[in-house]
Amino acid sequence: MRSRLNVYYRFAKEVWSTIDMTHPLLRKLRFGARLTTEDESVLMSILDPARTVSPREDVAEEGIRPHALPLIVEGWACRYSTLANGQRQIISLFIPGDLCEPFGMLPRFMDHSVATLTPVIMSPVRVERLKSAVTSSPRIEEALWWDLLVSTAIDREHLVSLGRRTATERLGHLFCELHLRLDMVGLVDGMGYEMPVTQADLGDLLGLSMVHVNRSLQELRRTGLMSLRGRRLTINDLHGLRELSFFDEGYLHPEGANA
Amino acid sequence: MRSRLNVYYRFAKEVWSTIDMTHPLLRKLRFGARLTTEDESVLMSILDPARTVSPREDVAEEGIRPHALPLIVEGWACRYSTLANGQRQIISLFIPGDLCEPFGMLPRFMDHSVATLTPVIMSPVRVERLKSAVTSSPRIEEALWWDLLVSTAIDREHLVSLGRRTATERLGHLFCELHLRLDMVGLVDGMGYEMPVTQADLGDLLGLSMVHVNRSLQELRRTGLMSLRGRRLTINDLHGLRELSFFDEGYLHPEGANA
DNA sequence: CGGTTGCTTGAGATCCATCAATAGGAGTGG
DNA sequence: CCACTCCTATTGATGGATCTCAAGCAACCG
Repeated sequence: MRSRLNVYYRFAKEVWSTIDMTHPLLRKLRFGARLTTEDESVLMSILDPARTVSPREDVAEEGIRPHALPLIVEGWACRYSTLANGQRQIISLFIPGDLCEPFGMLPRFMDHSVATLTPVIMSPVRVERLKSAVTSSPRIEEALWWDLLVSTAIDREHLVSLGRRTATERLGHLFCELHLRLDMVGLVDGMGYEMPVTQADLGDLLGLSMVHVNRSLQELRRTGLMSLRGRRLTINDLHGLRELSFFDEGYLHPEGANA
Repeated sequence: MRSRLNVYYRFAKEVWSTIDMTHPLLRKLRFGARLTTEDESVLMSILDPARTVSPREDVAEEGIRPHALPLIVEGWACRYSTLANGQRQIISLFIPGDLCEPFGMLPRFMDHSVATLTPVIMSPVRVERLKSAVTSSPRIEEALWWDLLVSTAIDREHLVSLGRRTATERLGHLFCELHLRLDMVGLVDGMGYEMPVTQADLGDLLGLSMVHVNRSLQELRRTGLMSLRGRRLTINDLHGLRELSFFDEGYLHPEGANA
């Protein structure tokens, strides 16, 4: 069954109509700019060889000097930070196609850490190569700025959730957002998707205790709008879930940066 | 009395030793790159004429198509977002020297709003001019990427506060951060500074109710580490306040991006 | 099988929100 | 100079959302 989000198919439909092995980075960036075939092969050529990382492993630790941006090809990862009292806060969630650091700004040392949540296949991208790709094509530049725009907007909306949404609203909002993001890279089937994040990690992501995550998920299940069973998330009423959690897709800028 | 944060004086001390009318943007960017006199006049030349904005006025409303980045010269402003149920969350706080949007990524429409908190003098910067300044000098490019790095790190640390810090910790952390940021642009005298944000706005910033902000401020006052009276914030024990609120200055990258 | 990891449930405590009222201070007009 | 208003800060009382502690259960895996 095809997803209903036809608005996103503008640039990508000719590819999506067949089985598609396109790299998730390209899938996503096609929403940000009208990449040519040439642009896409440039982007593919600058990736370092993919490597596999086990679940719950640090990809970049706080304090180190990073040399390349981790790009997720398969699996889920996160950016997190740990307080002096041991509490962990997950700042961003990364899915296939995501660059784990903003392109163009590698600091002298990491002020946070990046870790995998599931088994992950990732290709590091060296900054110099990314920057030369940017200068080689205005469409690549546009696409990468769009990606940066969207990922900062995602973080901001996350901040709004922590500040002003209740536990069930936070969960509902997260699942609405993931529905769109995963759909962009072809990982939604029907109205559901694989959601391999544990309840403890959801707690660290949403600023809640694991116990409360569990109870709030039960409450969401009781509303009938959605349910999370095992690693499978099912949305029964997308519109209702969006209303419940004050979700407005605008911040994901599906129209492209300068469209 | 000079501030104690001598680490920051590396690039700027020749200027700070005299009364200094330097534009706050330059003051701040000097921490990010070794700007030449030429670079600084390029930066000054791309600013549109300054204009005055009243307190509590929107500078850029959600939904509009922005054409220039607001740059704060004097006064305080914020980025905020409003939920469908009317709740407001302040996402970022802007002080003199701050660009209210990341350089390089102007979207088709604003997914949030920018508003003043006090009377503000601001100079809009048009994106084309900023981009041409970036290509004209690698030091300007470095400085602006550093600024973007720092401002996203500030937002992330804010997110950590909302997720994992208690009310008093959030307030303490905010005041430690502001102490550093204001010091960079010369707005700290002794161990205190002017802090014109109302308690209601602090609530919207930190995800708390106004009442609880008030009580938590009283608790901080009782600790003796700091106090907020009128519009004046006084820090009596910076080290203690940092410990209390798990503040680690690393995320503000005072060493520059590529130092 | 025993160990591990993730999920679930109950009970009690805590942090923080809400509601409601009061007080102070700055500006304004008479 | 006073009366008035608005905005901000303060205080008390109560309830609710969420946390912590603690225990049990289910699935998986070597």
